[in-house]
Amino acid sequence: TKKKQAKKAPPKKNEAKGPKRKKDAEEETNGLPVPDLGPATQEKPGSDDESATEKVESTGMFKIATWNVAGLYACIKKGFVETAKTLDCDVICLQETKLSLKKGPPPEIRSELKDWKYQNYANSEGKAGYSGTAIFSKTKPLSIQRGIGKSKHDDFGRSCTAEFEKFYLVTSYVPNSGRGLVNLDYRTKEWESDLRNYLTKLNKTKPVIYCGDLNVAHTAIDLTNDKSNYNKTAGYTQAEIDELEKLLGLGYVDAYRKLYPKEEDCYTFWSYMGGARAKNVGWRLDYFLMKDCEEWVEDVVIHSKAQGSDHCPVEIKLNLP
Amino acid sequence: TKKKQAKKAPPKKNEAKGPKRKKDAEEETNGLPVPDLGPATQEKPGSDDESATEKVESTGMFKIATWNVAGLYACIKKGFVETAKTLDCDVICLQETKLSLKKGPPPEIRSELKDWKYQNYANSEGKAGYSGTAIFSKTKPLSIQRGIGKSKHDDFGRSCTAEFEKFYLVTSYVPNSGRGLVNLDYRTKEWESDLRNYLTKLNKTKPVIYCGDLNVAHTAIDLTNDKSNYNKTAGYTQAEIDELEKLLGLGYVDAYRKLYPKEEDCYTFWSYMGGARAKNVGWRLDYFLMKDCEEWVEDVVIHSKAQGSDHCPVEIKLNLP
DNA sequence: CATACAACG
DNA sequence: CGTTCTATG
Repeated sequence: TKKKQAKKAPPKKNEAKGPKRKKDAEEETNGLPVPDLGPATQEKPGSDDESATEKVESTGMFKIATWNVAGLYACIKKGFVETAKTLDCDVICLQETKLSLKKGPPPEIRSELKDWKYQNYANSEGKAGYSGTAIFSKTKPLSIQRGIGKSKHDDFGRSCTAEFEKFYLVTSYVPNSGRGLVNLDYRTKEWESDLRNYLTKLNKTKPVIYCGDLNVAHTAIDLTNDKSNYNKTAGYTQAEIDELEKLLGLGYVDAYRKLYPKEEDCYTFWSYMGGARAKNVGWRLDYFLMKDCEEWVEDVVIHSKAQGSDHCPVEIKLNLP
Repeated sequence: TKKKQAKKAPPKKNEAKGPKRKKDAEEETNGLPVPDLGPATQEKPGSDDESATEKVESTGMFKIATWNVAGLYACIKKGFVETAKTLDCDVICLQETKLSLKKGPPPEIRSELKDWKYQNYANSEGKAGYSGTAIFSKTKPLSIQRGIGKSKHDDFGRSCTAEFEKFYLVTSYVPNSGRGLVNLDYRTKEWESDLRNYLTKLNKTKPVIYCGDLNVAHTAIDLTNDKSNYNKTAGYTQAEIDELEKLLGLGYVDAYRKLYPKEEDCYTFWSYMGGARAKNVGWRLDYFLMKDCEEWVEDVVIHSKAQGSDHCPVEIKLNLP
């Protein structure tokens, strides 16, 4: 369905290495070339000369992974590359990359994950080594986006987006409400509504897949200690649950829970503290929410054995129409 | 020469564990009992019930080590305990312990270095995990002292003192003049004169041994790259050298250099950067300076193979009269 | 329990 | 190059 299009100019490789200024479009690639992709603006490049050998989004199987890596540098040391290759998804969405603009992405990402040549990073400019999201794709997105259009969130790289032919893919690292719920108001009263508005805007033109660390357990079966945490611990307060339900009320479908409505012990996060993971004392915080494309879902797999982070990867298998 | 003296009260063990307030005398022991030793004030306790089995300072061989450990917790992991036991000195002086009041000393110090039962810690209250000195002694000091009497220095635990029968032992972590020599003025114009005045005060009653990381290479043979560092790098500026020479002018004798006046490549510090230690690109920064007791020195040994820090231990062998 | 940065050397 | 702290989770 894509047409070949002659290139007007050779692709510019961004080879600068030093720290760069804010608000410079090129800077946001963190020294990584994003082949033929514009920066944060919406751009719809045609396919380039390499398109003959490129995997393009088409009909049939399409797999997406989401993984809060809790620091991409650390996760790399613990086998990120191998896990990513084993999952072999078309697209990998990451949260809490904790990449700083200064250091940029780990070199292994470029040297060993060449198949995922389209890489969209949203890093935290507001606080180095904090938060941060990324999308790696084998398929060339029609456009990419960093942020959701409000600097209060975007300055920390909480979201990024890739537009594909049939859907938008948005990944977020939802603000943690914090110890003592100090950020609960920011998260529920500012972030959540801004995020919903952003998704709604995208959804005007096509289906939306929203994934990532949503930092909330939906119901009692989504965490081990529901009673002791309810309204006490970040991630399981009614205010946070309410915001997730607003999203569900808009028609977003929790893909995993739809397929496995009663499944227990299906966690995606285990605290590092107290040997929680060995005891499977966990939380389901990482989701795929489907809007207008629920019927594409073939399966959702929680890769609970995959190491490298306090979260595990979650994979969705789609059958694109 | 010591007289037994009946104890008036059982020794109070300081067993508190939590963080404590400033200016509380007990606090400065960091939770460690300093058996029968008063806090920072001069106190001359007699021997106690354990004195029969105690090693006491007497005539003959007495060995002292000085070692900038560059973080006692880290050094412990790299073999501090074994090295300390192997050196088997009567007294061990440490610099850059980097102990915080909150964490206190590593438990291994108490559990595995029981022979050195008298432990005097001067920790940094001004900046957690910074600077800090300590003296561990098998022999019971007549008194101990933290600091040199000026809070601008003492708040960082730069010095501590143990008084023995025949001499005072003072150890310091001399302020590093810093990159770009930003602290050169503080170090040369404030610290050095205050320190000299302190030593002079002590020396009114007995000989003084001043040791530690003096953060200066005296002459060209005391560092590998003398020309490129002279007046550029902290530790080899004329201003710093001048201050050391003022001390020598007062009669303090550089024990190592006195014995080995022409010895080259006798370094006690090698930067972690650039593999300096493997190439023996180093500095002699750690000294024993003897005032009125130069004749006690039998030998000074630079234990350049001892690992665990970017400095190595230096040992002095005394023959006490 | 673990990651990242900053400060300091 | 390496240690420590702090913020954050």
